[in-house]
Amino acid sequence: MTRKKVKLAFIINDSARKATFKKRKKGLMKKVSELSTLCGIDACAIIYSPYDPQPEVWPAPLGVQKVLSKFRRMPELEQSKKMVNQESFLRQRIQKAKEHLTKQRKDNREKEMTQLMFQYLSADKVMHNINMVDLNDMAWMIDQYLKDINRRVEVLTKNAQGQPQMVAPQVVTNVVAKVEDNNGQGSHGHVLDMNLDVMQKQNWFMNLMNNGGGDEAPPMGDVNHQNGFWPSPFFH
Amino acid sequence: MTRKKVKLAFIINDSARKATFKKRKKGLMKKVSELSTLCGIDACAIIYSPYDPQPEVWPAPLGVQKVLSKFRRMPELEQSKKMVNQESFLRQRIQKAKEHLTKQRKDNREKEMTQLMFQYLSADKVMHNINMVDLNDMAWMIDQYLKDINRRVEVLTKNAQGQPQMVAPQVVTNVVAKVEDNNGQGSHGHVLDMNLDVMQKQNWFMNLMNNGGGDEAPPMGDVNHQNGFWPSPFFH
DNA sequence: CCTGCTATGTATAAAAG
DNA sequence: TCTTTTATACATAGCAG
Repeated sequence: MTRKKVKLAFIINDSARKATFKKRKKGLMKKVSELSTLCGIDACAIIYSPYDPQPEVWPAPLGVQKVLSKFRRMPELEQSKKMVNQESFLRQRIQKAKEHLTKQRKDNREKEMTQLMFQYLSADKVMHNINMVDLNDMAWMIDQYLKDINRRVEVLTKNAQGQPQMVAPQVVTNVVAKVEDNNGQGSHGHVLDMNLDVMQKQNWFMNLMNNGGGDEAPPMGDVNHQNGFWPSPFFH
Repeated sequence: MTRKKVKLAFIINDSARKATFKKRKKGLMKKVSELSTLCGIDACAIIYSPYDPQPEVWPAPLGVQKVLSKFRRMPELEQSKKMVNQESFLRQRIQKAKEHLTKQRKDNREKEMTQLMFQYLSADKVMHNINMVDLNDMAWMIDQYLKDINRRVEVLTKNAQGQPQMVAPQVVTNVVAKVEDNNGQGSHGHVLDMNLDVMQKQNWFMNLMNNGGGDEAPPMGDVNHQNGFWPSPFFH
């Protein structure tokens, strides 16, 4: 039931290695044949193993010979061009893994913020002890949500403009900055305070969110945060 | 979003073919490298295409040369032994597809019978117009279910034998044979009748069921069907 | 054309038999 | 050990930008 992610290293256990070899060899041969059929190209695969006295090849040996003769006809130097060698291949995979990690962190951060936001919305009283970084990130995310809502309202309004007297409600909100001090003994006001200076320093999260639903630049220097009101998206 | 099962034939559309080629080439190279790493064996893949001036290979060209020299060292005749050629490969895949079809038919038949059986069990009155083949198949399936139940009862009884006075209930049933004539004007009794002779001729379904939960031979000539009682599975 | 996303199909590790 | 089954991870077709 494939519980491990397969650690891409030599399989120590003999029987497991053999089992894996047989399965993967079969799968690989199938892939080669499919690629050849689907795209009408020449390809071959040759696999040596201690389990078979002769190498397994695809396609028929004559086809392999044909491909090989083409290959050997090339000068050594030419062969190195445009080829995927082990080192560059590994480099690519490492790079991809790093990108994946970054993306995961973004997703995680976004989920954390969403959860925090709903915790806040459902709390009877104001939540203390939210650190400034979280507060900033969450505020920016709320910004994005609100902008999205206004955008949708605008679209709906335009679609319904044939109907006179229709006035789209405008979503505005009031995200005011006031950050409590560390021991929670500060202000107990029920309004979230935000410190613009700190926020401007926190561009990490903004970068994070750029991939998500947002389609605009991060709110660096966006003065809307200061008065807490968004300008109407209408009539722009 | 991958809605079609990919019909394993040359892709006519040029751009689609190229896109598929690029994706699958990458996937294939990854598979080759994984196989080589996981199982510690020598393998190579060479792919020609109109998109790349040079063939794509894995691993580095020197590694390919190494594998190729091994390969060319073999006599032509030896090369043909143990190898997967295109024809045998296709044969294998056709055979596998046929087996899959047969298995699907078995599963479908079993589901039909189960549904029919529960329809019967939940009907207020006896159901007419069940044809003889269905009736036989269903009766045999019921047999299998009952045998399975008895087997489980036996296991439970053995597990509980430390407790004196414990008597396992024995599941018996009464599947008596009486098949209505085609126009449904025959007997209206509430007991399923079975014709042993006909049943013995219907070994198709028995073959079907042998792969499923059954672990015994088909009930060919099993006289238990005549009196409708199973001998106790205990003390065997 | 390429890049990225997501739903779906395929490959396969592990567990059962 | 091999085969079959099952659940999970991976590959990728089609689409959108």
